[in-house]
Amino acid sequence: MYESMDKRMSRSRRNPSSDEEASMEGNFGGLGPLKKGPWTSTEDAILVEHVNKYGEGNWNAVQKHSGLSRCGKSCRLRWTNHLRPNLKKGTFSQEEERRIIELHAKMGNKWARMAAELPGRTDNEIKNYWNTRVKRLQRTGLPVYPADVCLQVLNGSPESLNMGTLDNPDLQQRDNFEIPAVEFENLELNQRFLPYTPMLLEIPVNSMVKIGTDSSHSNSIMLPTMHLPKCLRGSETFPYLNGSAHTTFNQYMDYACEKIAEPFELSSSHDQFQMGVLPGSHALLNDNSSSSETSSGALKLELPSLQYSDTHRDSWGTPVSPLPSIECIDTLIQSPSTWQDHSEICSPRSSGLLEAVLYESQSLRNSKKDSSQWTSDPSVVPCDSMDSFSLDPCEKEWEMCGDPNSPLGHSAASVFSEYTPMSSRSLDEPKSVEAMMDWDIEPGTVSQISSKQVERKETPIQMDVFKPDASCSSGGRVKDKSICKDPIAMLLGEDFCSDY
DNA sequence: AAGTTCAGCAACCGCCTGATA
DNA sequence: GTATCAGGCGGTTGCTGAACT
Repeated sequence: MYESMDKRMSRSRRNPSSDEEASMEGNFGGLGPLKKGPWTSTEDAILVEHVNKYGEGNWNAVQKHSGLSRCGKSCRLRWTNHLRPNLKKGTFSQEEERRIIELHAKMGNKWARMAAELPGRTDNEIKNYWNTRVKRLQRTGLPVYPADVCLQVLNGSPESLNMGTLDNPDLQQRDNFEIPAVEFENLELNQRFLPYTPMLLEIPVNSMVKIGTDSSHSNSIMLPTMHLPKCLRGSETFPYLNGSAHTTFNQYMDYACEKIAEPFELSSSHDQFQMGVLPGSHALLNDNSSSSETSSGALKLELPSLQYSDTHRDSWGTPVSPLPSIECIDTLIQSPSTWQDHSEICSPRSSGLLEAVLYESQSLRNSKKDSSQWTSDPSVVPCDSMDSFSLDPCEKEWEMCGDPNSPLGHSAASVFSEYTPMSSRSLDEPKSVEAMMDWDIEPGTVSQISSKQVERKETPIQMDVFKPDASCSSGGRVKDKSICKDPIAMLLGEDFCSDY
């Protein structure tokens, strides 16, 4: 379980050669400049002796008393991180990892406080672990927090209550989430175009957050937001899966890839999909796995990690896949039951983005059916109706009325961005929905929708999804929107769509 | 086999805070 | 009230070994 001490000691930096050590020790006496860099065993011994003699604290006195050419800070750090007794060394146990995730969800980057909750662990260790973990998850597109942890923290589970107050400011903010009333002032207008919007708006915010939790009964499965196959292929363990859950996940993966590939006449090969062979999908091609940016995103259960704003902001400069975003697939995967049972779509148990999207799609379809002015010819309707329904009229009407707000933007999109602080800094999440719906919303729309984000950061928000090439027609693939048709159908496949 | 990338880690840096003179 | 200092904390850097190409 623990990394062997041999391995640690073999690291030359931590254990300088005897020559190095000799030269370093020549720096003793406190007369020369303070030494920096790795500690030698001799220095360690001196420090330990000093602490045993004088106790902890008064670190600047170490230099005086022992002649160690180290600043007080360095001594304190060395002691607290490496020399003090009862330190646990080695890799974190699963229990510890779990605890760290919980604590971070609750506290944010309060490493020292987290360390206080983890006996034998130092803040530096925890910080390093977290940063490494976050990097890894980011790279694979996985959410930082498992869903159940989010729920636990947001809902205030007994455990998290025992941990004290919720100190993660972002989380607090989101816990008190409210959609500014001003964003609904033109709701009436919007309803003319999207009569289902109110229903969408009624979806409890919590259930948005709970995507993938309520319906993913097993092991709080949170799925990759991109590069799924690589996640699975790779040697990295999938942190939220084990045992049978993994099998189940693979089944979902197969199904998801099939469903993604079908409209594009692709095989369901994970590799093919991952490698970006999707015709015209330059976004996927560009989205190489080394990119830490989440280039697109539906709702991800990423709670505050305070280190991403800049990097994720960059992600807006990247092309957006013309395909339904992989996150959307994630969402679907996360709610496998909804694939099987339409009756559950609107059930409380499986509420969330999927339901919102499905509901929208369903409403669209119902509207299509009810509307006599729309042809029943499936080869014509979906795309055209989408265009006429959501693009031109809305766009024109919004322009005319000076109301740039997207109906959807009021609801899901804003909720998403509100609830996904880490990547929401980049406003990733909403775009997948709009992208799925193949909406062409003006850039101004977004800035108004996301007024909170705009206030939060001064950097102009760029949302590529609203760029001409960010919709279904991006990447030179298509102005031919017949390929896009109904995005939900595209996403789920006609089999499923015909059922609902 | 060589080069590149990645993961993990120790240590440093700068800022902040609280105590004390 | 303020200047100084010690300590704490979070962010970042840089190094190493391992894994990968």
